[in-house]
Amino acid sequence: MTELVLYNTASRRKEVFTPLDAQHVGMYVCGPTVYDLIHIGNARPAVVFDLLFRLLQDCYPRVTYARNITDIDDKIIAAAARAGEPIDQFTHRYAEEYRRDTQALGVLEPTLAPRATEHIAPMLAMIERLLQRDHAYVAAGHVLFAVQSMADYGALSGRSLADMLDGARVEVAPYKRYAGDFVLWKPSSAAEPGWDSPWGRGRPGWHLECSAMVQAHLGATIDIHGGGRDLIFPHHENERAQSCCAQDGREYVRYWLHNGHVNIDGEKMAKSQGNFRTVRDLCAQYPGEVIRFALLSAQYRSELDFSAALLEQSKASLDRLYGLLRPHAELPTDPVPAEKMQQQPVYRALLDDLNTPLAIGELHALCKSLGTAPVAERAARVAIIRQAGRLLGLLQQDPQQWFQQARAATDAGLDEAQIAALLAERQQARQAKDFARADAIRDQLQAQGVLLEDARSATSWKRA
RNA sequence: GGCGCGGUGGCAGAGUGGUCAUGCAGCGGACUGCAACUCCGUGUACGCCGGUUCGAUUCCGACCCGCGCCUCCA
Repeated sequence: MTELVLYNTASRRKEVFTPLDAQHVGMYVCGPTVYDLIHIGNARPAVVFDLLFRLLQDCYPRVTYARNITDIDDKIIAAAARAGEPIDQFTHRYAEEYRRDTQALGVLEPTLAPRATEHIAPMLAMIERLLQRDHAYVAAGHVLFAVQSMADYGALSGRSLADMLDGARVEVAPYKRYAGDFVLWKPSSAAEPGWDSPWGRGRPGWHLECSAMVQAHLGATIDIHGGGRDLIFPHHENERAQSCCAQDGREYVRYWLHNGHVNIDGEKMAKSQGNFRTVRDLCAQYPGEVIRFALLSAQYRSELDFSAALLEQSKASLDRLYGLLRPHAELPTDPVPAEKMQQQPVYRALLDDLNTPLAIGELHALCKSLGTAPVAERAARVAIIRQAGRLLGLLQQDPQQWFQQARAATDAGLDEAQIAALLAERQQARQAKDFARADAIRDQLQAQGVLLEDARSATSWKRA
């Protein structure tokens, strides 16, 4: 079988992916903290790891993909209070918004979407184990993880304790034994949500939920753990510390994957900078497939500059691909045998650490070849294109539908019947050689976002 | 201060020690009543300076520039 190669943050190099169990791959990805609509930066890992999920499912008999929902956290508490909404209702509402936005981008439902608040018991159990093993201590109502108790703390992010504290910009809480120690459990006031524990009523620290949920749903050691680059430190470093120490040094994650960030017009995108773009807004302007294409137009580890130009180019590229596919849309397509599929350049590109720009280039080559390929070959190529497109979550629409779908922002209100009527009138004018009238109709339609394409037999149209 | 990443043609973006990325845009042509679509053709691109080499955008070193992380963050 052809090999899947993935860049492992832990080793800082590409490695051949070999799952612990060739029959069953386990993957966990850090999902949303549900307190607001997601922005395009949040969408990137959702799309990137959705692609990996699809690819793994294609390569292995069984894949369990868990993407958590963080539904307890200080930002949530504050936002729910601001909204004047019970926290439980608030988080369910935004979890649903997340589902809606990611679905618009063609993201499949993960196998599991565990919620932090439903895993308090395993979290408490993990704290107990860490205390028993002297990796944690109680101080001022908090339970803290003692990073110095772990020999290779910092290995994932490639830093030493001393280096980290050197540039630390946050003041150290007085109850910490060591500045780098982090919270496993913190006390809640009466007004704050909390759960009873041996250390008093409180709530979990940020990192604990992932460790507990991975163990609960995927076991002690998982194949793949993904998330945004910014999570490498401290989040994933601390997750690893908790899990490894709670299970007596057993490996926690075999392949750590991290996606690069999305910038806006060359600037770092951040809520605090006010330059973030929500997926909801973008979807009002472009089909979800265009946004997905834009997110996949760069390799997932590199930064991606999100801009109007990128969206326009993405749309133009999809128009091109669908345009090439259109004359062959009616061809019957049989499933491509796995062996043949895996030999395709487009597939091999994906196997090489999800090289989506290269895969898209290969898709262009395939689509372009349709016109010149022997007729007997064409259906097979369309099948390959469709199947590769399915992995990428692209090119699954009927081309005609793609070109005629209402573009939310440009929908000038012309419905298909009106367009057909104008087309018929223009056709009559053309037959009467009244080209002035014919062109006037064409201009009128164009002004409303409808472009005409005259072919020998008939005239087709598409929305701009 | 520590750790790390990147600079490719107008733009986006792969890749490679020695003929091609690819897409968008541009230009020329074919097709068309004219367009659009499609097709054909078209660009001395690899930050700078050294080194290795028969040959470097690709390897090595220095330099310049940009960026990220160092306990809110996808």
